[in-house]
Amino acid sequence: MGRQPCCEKVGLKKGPWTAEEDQKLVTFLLTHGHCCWRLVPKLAGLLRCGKSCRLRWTNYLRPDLKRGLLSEQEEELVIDLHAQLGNRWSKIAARLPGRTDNEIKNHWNTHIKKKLKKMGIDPVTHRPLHAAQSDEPLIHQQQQDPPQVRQGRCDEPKASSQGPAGANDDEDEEAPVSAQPQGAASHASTAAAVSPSGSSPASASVATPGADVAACPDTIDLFEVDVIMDMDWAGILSSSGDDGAGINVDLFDHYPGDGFDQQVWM
DNA sequence: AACATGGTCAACCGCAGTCGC
DNA sequence: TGCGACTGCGGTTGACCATGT
Repeated sequence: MGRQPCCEKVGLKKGPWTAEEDQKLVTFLLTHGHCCWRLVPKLAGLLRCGKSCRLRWTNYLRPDLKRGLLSEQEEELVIDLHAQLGNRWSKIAARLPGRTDNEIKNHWNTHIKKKLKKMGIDPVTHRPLHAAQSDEPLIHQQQQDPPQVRQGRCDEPKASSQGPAGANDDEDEEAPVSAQPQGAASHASTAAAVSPSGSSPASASVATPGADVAACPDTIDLFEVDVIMDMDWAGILSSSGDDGAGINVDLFDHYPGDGFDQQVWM
Protein backbone atom coordinates (compact mmCIF):
# COMPACT_ATOMS: atom_id res chain seq x y z
CA MET A 1 0.00 0.00 0.00
CA GLY A 2 1.29 3.37 -0.91
CA ARG A 3 1.92 6.16 1.44
CA GLN A 4 -0.65 8.76 2.00
CA PRO A 5 -0.03 11.85 -0.02
CA CYS A 6 1.75 14.55 1.88
CA CYS A 7 -1.50 16.36 2.17
CA GLU A 8 -5.10 15.96 1.37
CA LYS A 9 -5.17 17.31 -2.11
CA VAL A 10 -8.76 18.35 -1.90
CA GLY A 11 -9.24 22.03 -1.63
CA LEU A 12 -5.58 22.83 -1.53
CA LYS A 13 -4.23 25.52 -3.72
CA LYS A 14 -1.40 24.98 -6.15
CA GLY A 15 0.58 27.18 -8.44
CA PRO A 16 2.23 30.51 -7.89
CA TRP A 17 2.05 32.07 -4.49
CA THR A 18 0.27 35.33 -4.05
CA ALA A 19 1.65 38.21 -2.07
CA GLU A 20 -1.03 37.63 0.51
CA GLU A 21 -0.04 34.02 0.97
CA ASP A 22 3.58 34.99 1.26
CA GLN A 23 2.70 37.49 3.88
CA LYS A 24 0.76 34.99 5.89
CA LEU A 25 3.51 32.44 5.72
CA VAL A 26 6.31 34.81 6.56
CA THR A 27 4.41 36.40 9.35
CA PHE A 28 3.55 33.09 10.82
CA LEU A 29 7.01 31.61 10.57
CA LEU A 30 8.74 34.64 11.90
CA THR A 31 6.36 34.74 14.77
CA HIS A 32 6.07 31.11 15.64
CA GLY A 33 8.65 29.25 13.66
CA HIS A 34 7.63 25.83 12.53
CA CYS A 35 7.39 22.63 14.49
CA CYS A 36 6.20 20.46 11.69
CA TRP A 37 5.46 21.73 8.26
CA ARG A 38 2.28 19.81 8.04
CA LEU A 39 0.71 22.07 10.58
CA VAL A 40 2.07 25.32 9.28
CA PRO A 41 -0.48 25.92 6.56
CA LYS A 42 -3.34 25.14 8.87
CA LEU A 43 -2.09 27.40 11.58
CA ALA A 44 -1.14 30.12 9.18
CA GLY A 45 -4.48 29.99 7.47
CA LEU A 46 -3.14 28.87 4.13
CA LEU A 47 -4.75 26.51 1.69
CA ARG A 48 -1.44 24.92 0.83
CA CYS A 49 0.24 21.73 1.79
CA GLY A 50 3.12 21.82 4.21
CA LYS A 51 5.53 20.78 1.58
CA SER A 52 4.62 23.71 -0.55
CA CYS A 53 5.05 26.05 2.41
CA ARG A 54 8.45 24.64 3.21
CA LEU A 55 9.57 25.04 -0.36
CA ARG A 56 8.32 28.55 -0.61
CA TRP A 57 10.05 29.47 2.61
CA THR A 58 13.38 27.84 1.89
CA ASN A 59 13.59 28.89 -1.72
CA TYR A 60 12.14 32.31 -1.62
CA LEU A 61 11.08 33.84 1.65
CA ARG A 62 13.90 33.08 4.03
CA PRO A 63 15.37 36.32 5.27
CA ASP A 64 18.92 35.20 4.70
CA LEU A 65 18.55 34.58 1.01
CA LYS A 66 20.61 36.45 -1.48
CA ARG A 67 18.85 37.21 -4.68
CA GLY A 68 20.04 37.95 -8.12
CA LEU A 69 22.49 36.23 -10.36
CA LEU A 70 25.38 34.27 -9.03
CA SER A 71 28.62 36.14 -9.07
CA GLU A 72 31.59 34.93 -11.05
CA GLN A 73 33.12 33.65 -7.87
CA GLU A 74 30.02 31.80 -6.86
CA GLU A 75 29.75 30.32 -10.30
CA GLU A 76 33.27 29.03 -10.17
CA LEU A 77 32.63 27.56 -6.79
CA VAL A 78 29.53 25.82 -8.05
CA ILE A 79 31.44 24.32 -10.93
CA ASP A 80 34.14 23.23 -8.61
CA LEU A 81 31.76 21.70 -6.14
CA HIS A 82 29.78 20.05 -8.87
CA ALA A 83 32.92 18.37 -10.06
CA GLN A 84 33.38 16.98 -6.59
CA LEU A 85 29.83 16.30 -5.53
CA GLY A 86 27.85 15.78 -8.69
CA ASN A 87 24.23 16.84 -8.72
CA ARG A 88 23.96 17.08 -4.98
CA TRP A 89 22.58 20.54 -5.11
CA SER A 90 21.79 20.80 -1.46
CA LYS A 91 25.37 20.04 -0.56
CA ILE A 92 26.55 22.59 -3.05
CA ALA A 93 24.08 25.13 -1.79
CA ALA A 94 25.32 24.58 1.72
CA ARG A 95 28.64 26.00 0.62
CA LEU A 96 27.10 29.10 -0.81
CA PRO A 97 25.49 31.10 1.92
CA GLY A 98 22.26 32.68 0.90
CA ARG A 99 21.78 30.44 -2.10
CA THR A 100 19.30 27.63 -2.40
CA ASP A 101 19.67 24.29 -4.03
CA ASN A 102 16.85 25.13 -6.40
CA GLU A 103 18.50 28.36 -7.42
CA ILE A 104 21.82 26.70 -8.02
CA LYS A 105 20.23 23.84 -9.89
CA ASN A 106 18.40 26.26 -12.15
CA HIS A 107 21.49 28.33 -12.70
CA TRP A 108 23.46 25.25 -13.52
CA ASN A 109 20.94 24.03 -16.04
CA THR A 110 20.41 27.35 -17.73
CA HIS A 111 23.76 29.06 -17.57
CA ILE A 112 26.67 27.00 -16.47
CA LYS A 113 25.93 23.95 -18.55
CA LYS A 114 25.96 26.02 -21.69
CA LYS A 115 28.99 27.89 -20.63
CA LEU A 116 30.93 24.71 -20.06
CA LYS A 117 29.80 23.24 -23.33
CA LYS A 118 30.92 26.35 -25.11
CA MET A 119 34.26 25.94 -23.47
CA GLY A 120 34.36 22.39 -24.70
CA ILE A 121 33.85 20.86 -21.31
CA ASP A 122 31.36 18.16 -20.58
CA PRO A 123 29.22 19.51 -17.76
CA VAL A 124 28.61 16.02 -16.43
CA THR A 125 32.09 14.65 -16.32
CA HIS A 126 33.92 17.96 -16.27
CA ARG A 127 36.25 16.60 -18.87
CA PRO A 128 36.96 18.04 -22.27
CA LEU A 129 34.15 16.98 -24.54
CA HIS A 130 36.37 15.29 -27.06
CA ALA A 131 37.86 13.20 -24.31
CA ALA A 132 34.68 12.42 -22.51
CA GLN A 133 35.17 8.70 -22.89
CA SER A 134 38.86 8.66 -22.39
CA ASP A 135 40.73 8.22 -19.18
CA GLU A 136 41.96 11.71 -19.28
CA PRO A 137 42.19 13.26 -15.86
CA LEU A 138 39.40 15.45 -14.69
CA ILE A 139 39.57 19.11 -15.15
CA HIS A 140 39.12 19.82 -11.50
CA GLN A 141 42.14 18.53 -9.83
CA GLN A 142 40.84 18.24 -6.32
CA GLN A 143 38.94 15.15 -7.21
CA GLN A 144 40.53 12.25 -5.52
CA ASP A 145 37.84 9.94 -6.76
CA PRO A 146 36.03 9.75 -10.01
CA PRO A 147 32.64 11.35 -9.83
CA GLN A 148 31.22 8.36 -8.13
CA VAL A 149 28.43 10.44 -6.79
CA ARG A 150 27.26 11.08 -10.25
CA GLN A 151 23.57 11.63 -10.47
CA GLY A 152 22.11 12.17 -7.11
CA ARG A 153 22.19 10.58 -3.79
CA CYS A 154 20.97 7.18 -4.84
CA ASP A 155 24.45 6.15 -5.75
CA GLU A 156 25.72 6.34 -2.27
CA PRO A 157 24.33 4.01 0.31
CA LYS A 158 23.37 6.86 2.50
CA ALA A 159 24.84 9.95 3.91
CA SER A 160 24.78 8.73 7.46
CA SER A 161 26.36 5.45 6.65
CA GLN A 162 29.76 6.88 7.34
CA GLY A 163 30.35 6.51 3.68
CA PRO A 164 33.24 4.70 2.20
CA ALA A 165 35.41 7.71 2.36
CA GLY A 166 34.92 9.51 5.56
CA ALA A 167 36.81 12.33 4.04
CA ASN A 168 34.22 12.87 1.46
CA ASP A 169 30.98 12.57 3.20
CA ASP A 170 31.55 15.07 5.91
CA GLU A 171 31.47 18.08 3.75
CA ASP A 172 29.08 19.43 6.24
CA GLU A 173 31.45 19.78 9.08
CA GLU A 174 34.40 21.06 7.19
CA ALA A 175 32.42 23.59 5.30
CA PRO A 176 34.28 26.83 5.66
CA VAL A 177 31.23 28.94 5.55
CA SER A 178 27.92 28.56 7.17
CA ALA A 179 27.20 25.10 6.08
CA GLN A 180 23.85 24.91 7.76
CA PRO A 181 21.37 24.51 5.06
CA GLN A 182 18.70 26.21 6.99
CA GLY A 183 18.39 29.57 8.56
CA ALA A 184 20.89 28.61 11.16
CA ALA A 185 23.41 29.59 8.61
CA SER A 186 24.20 33.06 9.52
CA HIS A 187 22.21 35.19 11.77
CA ALA A 188 24.76 37.81 12.29
CA SER A 189 25.92 37.85 8.78
CA THR A 190 22.55 37.62 7.30
CA ALA A 191 21.75 41.18 7.87
CA ALA A 192 24.63 42.08 5.67
CA ALA A 193 24.07 39.22 3.35
CA VAL A 194 20.53 40.05 2.61
CA SER A 195 20.44 41.81 -0.65
CA PRO A 196 16.91 41.98 -1.83
CA SER A 197 17.82 43.04 -5.26
CA GLY A 198 14.39 42.02 -6.30
CA SER A 199 15.60 41.13 -9.69
CA SER A 200 13.34 38.18 -9.88
CA PRO A 201 10.15 38.77 -11.72
CA ALA A 202 8.12 37.37 -8.93
CA SER A 203 9.84 39.42 -6.35
CA ALA A 204 8.12 42.43 -7.66
CA SER A 205 4.94 41.17 -6.22
CA VAL A 206 6.06 39.38 -3.15
CA ALA A 207 7.85 40.03 0.01
CA THR A 208 11.41 41.14 -0.02
CA PRO A 209 12.17 40.01 3.45
CA GLY A 210 15.40 41.78 3.91
CA ALA A 211 13.80 45.08 3.40
CA ASP A 212 10.99 44.30 5.67
CA VAL A 213 13.00 43.45 8.62
CA ALA A 214 13.05 46.92 9.90
CA ALA A 215 9.33 47.07 9.90
CA CYS A 216 8.88 44.08 12.12
CA PRO A 217 8.34 44.27 15.81
CA ASP A 218 11.36 44.58 17.94
CA THR A 219 10.23 41.70 20.04
CA ILE A 220 11.49 39.45 17.33
CA ASP A 221 14.94 39.40 16.03
CA LEU A 222 14.08 38.36 12.56
CA PHE A 223 17.40 36.88 11.89
CA GLU A 224 17.24 34.57 14.80
CA VAL A 225 15.38 32.19 12.65
CA ASP A 226 16.63 29.10 14.31
CA VAL A 227 15.74 30.46 17.66
CA ILE A 228 12.31 31.22 16.42
CA MET A 229 12.05 27.68 15.26
CA ASP A 230 12.35 26.58 18.84
CA MET A 231 9.51 28.62 20.10
CA ASP A 232 6.75 27.29 22.21
CA TRP A 233 4.66 25.36 19.81
CA ALA A 234 2.83 23.44 22.42
CA GLY A 235 1.36 26.64 23.63
CA ILE A 236 0.43 27.77 20.20
CA LEU A 237 -1.20 24.51 19.40
CA SER A 238 -3.12 24.28 22.59
CA SER A 239 -4.32 27.81 22.29
CA SER A 240 -5.51 27.25 18.82
CA GLY A 241 -7.25 23.97 19.17
CA ASP A 242 -5.61 20.65 18.69
CA ASP A 243 -7.30 19.20 15.71
CA GLY A 244 -5.96 22.00 13.64
CA ALA A 245 -9.23 22.15 11.80
CA GLY A 246 -10.83 24.94 13.68
CA ILE A 247 -7.73 26.89 14.25
CA ASN A 248 -8.35 30.51 14.20
CA VAL A 249 -5.21 32.39 14.91
CA ASP A 250 -5.06 36.05 14.23
CA LEU A 251 -1.70 36.24 12.65
CA PHE A 252 -1.30 39.87 13.24
CA ASP A 253 -2.20 39.76 16.87
CA HIS A 254 1.40 39.05 17.50
CA TYR A 255 2.40 42.37 16.12
CA PRO A 256 1.78 44.88 18.76
CA GLY A 257 -0.10 47.89 17.61
CA ASP A 258 0.89 49.01 14.19
CA GLY A 259 4.46 47.97 14.64
CA PHE A 260 4.11 45.67 11.74
CA ASP A 261 3.08 47.31 8.57
CA GLN A 262 1.58 44.64 6.43
CA GLN A 263 1.94 46.75 3.38
CA VAL A 264 5.65 46.72 3.76
CA TRP A 265 5.62 43.09 2.92
CA MET A 266 3.91 43.72 -0.35
C1' DA B 1 2.38 45.00 -34.84
C1' DA B 2 1.75 40.21 -34.45
C1' DC B 3 3.47 35.86 -33.99
C1' DA B 4 7.04 32.32 -33.02
C1' DT B 5 10.77 30.70 -30.53
C1' DG B 6 13.87 30.26 -26.78
C1' DG B 7 15.34 31.20 -22.03
C1' DT B 8 14.53 31.55 -17.21
C1' DC B 9 12.91 30.26 -12.86
C1' DA B 10 9.24 29.18 -9.38
C1' DA B 11 6.77 25.39 -8.14
C1' DC B 12 5.36 20.55 -8.27
C1' DC B 13 6.11 15.51 -8.11
C1' DG B 14 7.73 11.42 -6.42
C1' DC B 15 11.29 8.89 -4.21
C1' DA B 16 14.55 8.11 -0.42
C1' DG B 17 16.14 8.84 4.22
C1' DT B 18 15.21 9.44 9.06
C1' DC B 19 12.76 9.17 13.22
C1' DG B 20 9.40 7.71 16.58
C1' DC B 21 6.20 4.39 18.13
C1' DT C 1 12.07 -5.19 14.15
C1' DG C 2 8.65 -3.35 11.31
C1' DC C 3 5.69 0.22 10.03
C1' DG C 4 4.01 4.67 9.25
C1' DA C 5 4.66 9.69 9.31
C1' DC C 6 7.37 13.37 8.11
C1' DT C 7 11.14 15.84 5.90
C1' DG C 8 14.57 16.61 2.37
C1' DC C 9 16.27 16.12 -2.16
C1' DG C 10 16.72 15.99 -7.17
C1' DG C 11 14.33 15.91 -11.51
C1' DT C 12 10.85 17.86 -14.22
C1' DT C 13 7.22 20.90 -15.69
C1' DG C 14 4.91 24.92 -17.14
C1' DA C 15 4.06 29.84 -16.98
C1' DC C 16 6.04 34.06 -17.92
C1' DC C 17 9.19 37.14 -20.25
C1' DA C 18 12.52 38.60 -23.81
C1' DT C 19 14.14 38.44 -28.26
C1' DG C 20 13.94 37.42 -33.11
C1' DT C 21 11.39 37.09 -37.50
